Amino acid sequence: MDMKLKQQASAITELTFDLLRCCEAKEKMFAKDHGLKVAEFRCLRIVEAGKSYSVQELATSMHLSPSRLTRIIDGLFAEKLVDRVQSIEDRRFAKISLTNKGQTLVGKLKEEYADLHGEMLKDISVEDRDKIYNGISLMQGLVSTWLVRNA
Amino acid sequence: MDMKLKQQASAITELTFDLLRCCEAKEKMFAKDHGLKVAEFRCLRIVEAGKSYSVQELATSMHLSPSRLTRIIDGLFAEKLVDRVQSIEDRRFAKISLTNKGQTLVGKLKEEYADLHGEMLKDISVEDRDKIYNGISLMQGLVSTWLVRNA
DNA sequence: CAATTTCTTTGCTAAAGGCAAAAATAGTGA
DNA sequence: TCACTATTTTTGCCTTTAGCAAAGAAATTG
Repeated sequence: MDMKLKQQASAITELTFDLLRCCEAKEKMFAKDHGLKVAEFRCLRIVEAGKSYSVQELATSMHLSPSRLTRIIDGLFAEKLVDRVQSIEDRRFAKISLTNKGQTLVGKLKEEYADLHGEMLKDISVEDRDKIYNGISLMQGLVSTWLVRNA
Repeated sequence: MDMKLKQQASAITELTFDLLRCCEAKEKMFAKDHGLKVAEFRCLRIVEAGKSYSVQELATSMHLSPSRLTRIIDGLFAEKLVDRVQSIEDRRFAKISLTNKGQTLVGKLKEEYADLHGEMLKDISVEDRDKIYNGISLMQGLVSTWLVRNA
């Protein structure tokens, strides 16, 4: 058994766990400050202006069930942030897209959420920021691949 | 305005967001596979054998409210995984600690959760694992500090 | 010893999320 | 064509997660 791997895995497990708790708290604060539910913020953050998505696509990329997504979209629709139209090619599909109001909000959201991270990152060196990027990028790839294989 | 910072912040924002979703899915799967609620797993994972904790300590380190913690502990207590005794020095405080059954379970949980990460990390180089560690460590520190200042 | 503070719990409510069945549509084989 | 199957989304119902405000219990302080 690879002792070095075991030790590195333990350390990374611990760190990732802590990072997760902090980032969840951060997301919750941010969503609340913008009058959104966390689920709504998370959903809005992944829809790009001009594109349209099926319920299933959104569910998959958010790692949630389709039924959960229906409810989240209900909320966004009620606030007139997204449109929901039946696909013409296959009328079983919904086509979810941002309204103008939604696009404006999402633009602001992305801008300000990046600013928040900019605030955190502003006092460290460009090199350290790259280290963060590279480390998280590697980790994200691994977890993502693992999930596909084990879900 | 620092263009480089802005760009790095955007990239890190995006990545962190994705990592978060994946890690939540991973935690959910792991907890379910071990017959635990996610909140219970998260709680158990931070209590060390032999130590005792107040409700507030646990709430703070989990970024949750004390009342939420009372409920989580209720569940763990019902399963005889933790003991809950009144502190003798100051009887307002609860002293939460692992039972023998709890210690056994937590040991197994930590072992297997680290193994899961070991599985993910086993095919990359020691250097890349260090990059992950360093990157996440830096990020965790930043988010944690930011939270303290902005909560 | 009354008033205040601190820690935990309780009651209540909202938000997050999934499962199973229903509804609607598309495709397919006889 | 029509019955059957498969797919996509929605609905009903339930569980889990979480916080707030008030109550309860104990300590501290004037």
